[in-house]
Amino acid sequence: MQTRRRPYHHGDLRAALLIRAEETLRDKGPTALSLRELARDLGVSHGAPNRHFPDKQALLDALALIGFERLIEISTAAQERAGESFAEQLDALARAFVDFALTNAALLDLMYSVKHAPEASEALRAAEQRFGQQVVDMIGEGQRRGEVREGPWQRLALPVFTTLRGYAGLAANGTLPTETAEHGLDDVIAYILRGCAPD
Amino acid sequence: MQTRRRPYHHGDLRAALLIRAEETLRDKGPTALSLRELARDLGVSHGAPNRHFPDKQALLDALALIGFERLIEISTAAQERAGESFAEQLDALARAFVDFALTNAALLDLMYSVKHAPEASEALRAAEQRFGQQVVDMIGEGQRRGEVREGPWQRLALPVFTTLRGYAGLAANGTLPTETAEHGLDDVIAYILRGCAPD
DNA sequence: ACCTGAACACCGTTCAAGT
DNA sequence: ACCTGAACACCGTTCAAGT
Repeated sequence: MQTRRRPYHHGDLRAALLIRAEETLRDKGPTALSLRELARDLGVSHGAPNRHFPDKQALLDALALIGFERLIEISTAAQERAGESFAEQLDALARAFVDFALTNAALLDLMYSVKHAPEASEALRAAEQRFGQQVVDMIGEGQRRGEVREGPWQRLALPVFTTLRGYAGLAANGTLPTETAEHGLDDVIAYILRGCAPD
Repeated sequence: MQTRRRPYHHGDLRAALLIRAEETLRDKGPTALSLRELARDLGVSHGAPNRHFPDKQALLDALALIGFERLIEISTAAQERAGESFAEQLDALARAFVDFALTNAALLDLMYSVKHAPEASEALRAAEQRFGQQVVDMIGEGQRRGEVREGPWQRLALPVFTTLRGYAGLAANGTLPTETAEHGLDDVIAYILRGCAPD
């Protein structure tokens, strides 16, 4: 790709590591992800990554953070494109989430893995919350429009988020029987709407 | 623990490996799981595990299978203990699932990991389906009792399962804000009931 | 049938030394 | 400030050889 001789400094090794890491995560799975191979691919010594990530877990955390940021970006864009009704907003969010899950299956796994759960970086937890907040906001707006049942936001946002997250996870690992995957998401959206409908 | 000198044959090395593997999975996480350390812990040579599991992934698959079997056992028992109404059956299943998730967080992660998704063993996929079937059966029975809306079973079972799976996952990785975790499951159950209620 | 132990090709992490 | 390269203590997997 790069014809110029690589200089002593890579330029932006940190970013390059993350990009390459995500590629191998997608193509060969999390088990195949190795710092040494990453370094080899980028034509850099095996010790170099340690300058940018104190250990492998730090790279995985950074990868997960990127995942959340992309997910937020994609779903926000989808919701802005969609109509204002709660049904349309939910539809947009759900499809964006599942799209993301299908094209970033291994990354999604990483994002919600227990591995970095207890001591995850502040930034990672914040990004996770920010995506959750998107659901909370959607519910709140739906209530204001009278399209969603009354009650504390979070106590409805949690079940809704839970359903979306569950379906995205199932879609990602491909365990859905093909027939049900067909209209699966439509059914899930309809069911969420019922769960949210005013009495 | 064992005062008798260990004989040449371990006796049941396969079972011992799985038990020990689950312990370290629970205590030290999936990253810390190594065949060589397992062998060391059991006082056996590092090559011995390979007689029982062709590779590490095979051990992980076997572990996931055990997880599904235990989950099915626990939730079946809970449902048998519970009352016959759909609400009671759902409550029992949901609480059993979340209990399992909380006490087997890393194992649950493994069970639904994308890692062994495409080429998982037949037994593993079967166990996964068997647990899903439990939800399908519950919905079917609820319909027969007139407590669940009409319609094809799976098209309602999928959203319901999705919600349970999503909540179990969130509970397992501990990302639920503590206040919402408090009444979270109650809210989720109520929401599922609304999603299933006849018109 | 089941296990040992050496061998091989990998890892992650550390750290002096180089630029 | 950023990277190299040797060193260390680990891996998983294979395979002849032992019991």
